[in-house]
Amino acid sequence: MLTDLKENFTHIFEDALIAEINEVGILKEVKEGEKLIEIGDYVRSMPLLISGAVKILREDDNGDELLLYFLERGDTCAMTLTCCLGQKKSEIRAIAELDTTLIMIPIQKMEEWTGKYKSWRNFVFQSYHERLTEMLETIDSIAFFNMDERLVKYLQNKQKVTNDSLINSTHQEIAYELNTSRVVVSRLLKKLESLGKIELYRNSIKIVSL
Amino acid sequence: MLTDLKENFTHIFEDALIAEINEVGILKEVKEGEKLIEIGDYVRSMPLLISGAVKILREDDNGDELLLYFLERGDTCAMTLTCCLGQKKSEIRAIAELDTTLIMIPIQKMEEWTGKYKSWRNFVFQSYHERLTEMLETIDSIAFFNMDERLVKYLQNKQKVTNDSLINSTHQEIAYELNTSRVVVSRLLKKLESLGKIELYRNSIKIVSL
DNA sequence: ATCGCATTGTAACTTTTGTTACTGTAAGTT
DNA sequence: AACTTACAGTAACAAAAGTTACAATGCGAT
Repeated sequence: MLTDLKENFTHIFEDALIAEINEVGILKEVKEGEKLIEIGDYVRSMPLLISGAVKILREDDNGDELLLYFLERGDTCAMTLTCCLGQKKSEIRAIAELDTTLIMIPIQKMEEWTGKYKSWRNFVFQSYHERLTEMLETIDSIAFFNMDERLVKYLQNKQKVTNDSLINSTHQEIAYELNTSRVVVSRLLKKLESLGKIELYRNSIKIVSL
Repeated sequence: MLTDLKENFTHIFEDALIAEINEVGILKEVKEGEKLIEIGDYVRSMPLLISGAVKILREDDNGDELLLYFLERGDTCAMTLTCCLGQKKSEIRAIAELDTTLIMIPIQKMEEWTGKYKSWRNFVFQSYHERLTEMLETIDSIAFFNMDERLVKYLQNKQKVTNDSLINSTHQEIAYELNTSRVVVSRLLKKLESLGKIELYRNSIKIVSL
């Protein structure tokens, strides 16, 4: 774990903090598709993402979903941060997008470290900023863009996060994450294919040029 | 200013911090409609809201607007917080919704106080949490609700913030904040009126029962 | 009062998105 | 091979939202 930590966080955290994280943090590995947290769960520890990717989803009362953003290497979950401090329930669902490695920090350390380590404070504030910015981008997408543009953004984003131009998703899965219907996604994907921007296969989409 | 501070923040901040705020903070009064910050501006100080209300707006490249949320008494602007720390430009526009009183804190104090005062840290984290929560609610609205429901939420919110069941807005103004067109707003308002939920006047809307 | 302008009401139409229903097809199972 | 099931394609239609155009009205300025 120490190696993971040094590789990913040395430039951010001072040695003393790295040592503390190494002492109290618990290494956790999750497989693609595994659920990390569910809406309504109480949060007991804070994740530091070492490798992989986690998608953060919002759901309404009818069970309609919406993808908010992805967490990647070096990220932490801002929602978790506040939940920890306030003893509040999770407002979101987190699912591993890829096989993912995390270090789980007990929430008691949060308060302690924010007082003790300047680098920790900066990390936490930086995380908040990034998450707020991603939320803003999500708002921009759904408020200012039509579904065809949102779909393109979605595919680009997915490509970036998985680092793979072959996206292994069904149209239905994409529809869930964009909170629309399968038929609409199929329709728009077909249009993108006819423009030569993607190629459609069963259970996967090849991105050619978006 | 000391009086304002004590009235609004004593239960949150310790005396030493109140004293510091009183020393370095600058009292600022803005009239309804006055702009506090524009997209792209650099942020030099952090506002503590003593009274009144401030609306936070997002805008896209075409100049289309969207109301994100309101700041009220005791709030601060989370976007500003991160902007201060990162020396980044503002992603949002802030306009006084009512006549508003603020205390402006120089950004240098931010870093200092987060290390020094536990109550300040808690306040900052609490603010982040509230703002993230409000952003989530905004996302819920635009992702999961139709325009008629969004309009109702908007009116309810406006009533709450201004503490007045008479809303002084034109249909065009509402349309801007919901990022739709005036015709759509007029149509939906008329429907609400025919249901006896509101009464329409020139330049104002009386909320009867929503 | 008359003018001019902002605001509101409304009809007619288009575009976008969502829904229903049905077909075809790939791929695994028996 | 026949069967089953999940996935994808597509047409036809419905609903929601946006657009254009124009009329009516309130209200302040002259």
